[in-house]
Amino acid sequence: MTYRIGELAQALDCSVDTLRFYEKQDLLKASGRSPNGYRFYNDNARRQLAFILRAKAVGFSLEEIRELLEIRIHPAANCCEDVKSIAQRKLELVNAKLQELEKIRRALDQIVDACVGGSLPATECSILEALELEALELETEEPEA
Amino acid sequence: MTYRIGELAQALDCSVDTLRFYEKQDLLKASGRSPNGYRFYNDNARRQLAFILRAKAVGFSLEEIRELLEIRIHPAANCCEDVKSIAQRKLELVNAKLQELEKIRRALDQIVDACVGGSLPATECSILEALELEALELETEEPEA
DNA sequence: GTAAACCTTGGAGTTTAATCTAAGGTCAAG
DNA sequence: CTTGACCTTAGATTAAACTCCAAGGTTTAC
Ligand SMILES: [Zn+2]
Ligand SMILES: [Zn+2]
Ligand SMILES: [Zn+2]
Ligand SMILES: [Zn+2]
Repeated sequence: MTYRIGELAQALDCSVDTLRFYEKQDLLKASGRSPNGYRFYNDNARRQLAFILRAKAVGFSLEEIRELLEIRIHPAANCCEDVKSIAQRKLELVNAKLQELEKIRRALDQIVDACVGGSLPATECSILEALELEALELETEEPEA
Repeated sequence: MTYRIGELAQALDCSVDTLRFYEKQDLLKASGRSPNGYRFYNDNARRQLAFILRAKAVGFSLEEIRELLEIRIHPAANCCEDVKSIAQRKLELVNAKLQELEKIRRALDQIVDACVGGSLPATECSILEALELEALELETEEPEA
């Protein structure tokens, strides 16, 4: 498949301005130009854009995303020094984000549950209190997994 | 515990300017003022700030964080209409973020693994390719869980 | 052949989230 | 009783990430 800029923007729900901006920022270059000068994009570019948008949605800056995209294993070369340590640092960052999100998810879960059945004590009412409660439960209900 | 603005900022690794800015944005008010006019914060405020910083780190805007903080169950009142639907929408958002992050984590995992043992085919080299590969594996290795 | 709907560039403007500056008050140490 | 490290306010400035605009070229549709 190939897309013109507007088609790709529509397909992945962003603006054409954003695509031109990402090009300037060296995040996503067009796969080529048509004879008339229009940019075109292939499925590879589409996947890259999808990745950029996902990474952005979970709190990576464009600079960090650029770093993620630069992580490449080159089987012959000396990738294990540089690439692996960068990938590992990013992996730690991602794992930390996953843990924070898990906490927020469990707190929201509790709030939604409480709104249905009233299983939370009546005095607990905010997301902060749900987080506190959850922390207590993790401490007392699972003394040692 | 109570903290002056500088102490709280140092404890949670942000700037005093950020704390004053969050106050203006109605995200975090000081627990009170000392006779000399200085702000002070208690552990409750500290927890709220910790939540704000965590939520920010996983890609919530300050506006979204304000909405998260406003989610409150009031056991007597009509919370199940408004609160529950807001909490559910946020929960869906959080789950979506979790899925994106999981994908990125698995791709980074594969890259780190490949850098150690060379378990990835030598032609696979970028985070995008790791994502592709992972998608294929999920399709073929688990035809029906 | 001309209007509508695309696309091009360069550059200006906006929003979000801080971050900094200026002018000054508070307080403990020496 | 002054120096230094805090704190106060209001307002200006910055950086990141878009978003919009002007002036114009290209394609399809009637
Ligand atoms: Zn309810
Ligand atoms: Zn309440
Ligand atoms: Zn390697
Ligand atoms: Zn390669």
